[in-house]
Amino acid sequence: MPRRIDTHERKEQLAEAVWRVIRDKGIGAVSVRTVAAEAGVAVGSLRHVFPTRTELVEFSARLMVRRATERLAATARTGDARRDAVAILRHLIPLEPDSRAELEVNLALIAEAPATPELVPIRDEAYRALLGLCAHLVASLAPDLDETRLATEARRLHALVDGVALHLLTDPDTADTDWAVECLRDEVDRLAGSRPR
Amino acid sequence: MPRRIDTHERKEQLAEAVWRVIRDKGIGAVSVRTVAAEAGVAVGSLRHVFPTRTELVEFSARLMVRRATERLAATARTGDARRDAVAILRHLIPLEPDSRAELEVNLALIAEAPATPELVPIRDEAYRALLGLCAHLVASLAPDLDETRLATEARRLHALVDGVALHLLTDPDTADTDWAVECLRDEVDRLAGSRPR
DNA sequence: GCCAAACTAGCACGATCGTGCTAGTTTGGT
DNA sequence: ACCAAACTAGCACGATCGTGCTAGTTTGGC
Repeated sequence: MPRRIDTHERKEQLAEAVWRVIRDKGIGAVSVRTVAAEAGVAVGSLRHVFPTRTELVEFSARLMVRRATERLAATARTGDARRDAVAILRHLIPLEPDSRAELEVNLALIAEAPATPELVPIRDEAYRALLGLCAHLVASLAPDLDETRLATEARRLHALVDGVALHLLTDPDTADTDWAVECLRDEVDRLAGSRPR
Repeated sequence: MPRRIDTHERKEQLAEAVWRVIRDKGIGAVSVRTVAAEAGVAVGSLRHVFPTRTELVEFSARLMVRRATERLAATARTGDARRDAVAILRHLIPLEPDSRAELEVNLALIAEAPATPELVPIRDEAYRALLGLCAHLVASLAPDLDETRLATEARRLHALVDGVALHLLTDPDTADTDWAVECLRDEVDRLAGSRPR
């Protein structure tokens, strides 16, 4: 048969072009033409891989979730619950370009969900995964909590980390980011410190 | 001269049409045509009031911020710092249709900011106003904090309330909202309880 | 060498977009 | 009564959009 069928590499390359367009011009500028131009390919080539625009956006969203998950899974575990928790939480807020891009894409997708219903299950899946991770962190920090309080604290941590992330993303004073880490470290200490409460 | 120049009422009517379109179809569906149709007027009439699309969106954003500010200012003060703080924070999360719509519009504007730079100062202004409100609440709950800790706690409260709001907005299980209020009440108690820390 | 399948490139169509522009329609002051 | 200003309504233009479609171009198995 013809050339190798390594569509995967091409798909990822196009998805990254989608992210760049979102990052630079906003989600409203994502079209098959702009993405193809950003990726340096013709529209026809793009549409050979992604026949419709929806499939392009959908794959880009899924890949973003997958990348974030992989990055989280790759963070080293030292065994110290507090240190590990802070290390993981640091990966959830936009401190580096890639995590920042991920969050910007995520936000854009949330805002575009009414127009593209296919994105809703992806957003919900990411939401639940992050909540589950927060629950895991809380459980490792304060293992003696009963189930209802664990759920409450997990939701609280989830809200705090997403709020911090959102503010870091749009803060007019982009210079200082220490407060964000400090804020998360305080929460970790609070959870670990008051074991039985 | 001709008819009365009560452009204001018309402008607000059109801005509310913008909000409905954002709410139903997403920010991407906001065009002079869709908004005019939603408001039940002709495109020409809309463009007599808002010559360009940017002015339409800009006014809608500003009006949303103003409405939210008014709603916050209208919350009754009982003198009990904790009770008042919870009452104000309740107005910042999407528990009722109007505050929910405000948040959806706000989120859409954040996502569209790269495409419409005129929205950036509006978003920053709203950000700073909300941060200032949080600082005010923290100061009334824990008046003995030094300045740096007050700033830290204000940012933390700001992040928490925005995170809770974001999650309430997109939570797959829209049924229970009690955890959100409980979460904010816990934070208020924590701030008021550990006065000097 | 060769050919079918994978891939690239691009044209064309209808729809929608923002906006400049002009023509009707109301309406309040005189 | 009347007219100028405020307002309503809509046409037209170029740009961009998603997508159906058809040609070229590569390329691996025979």
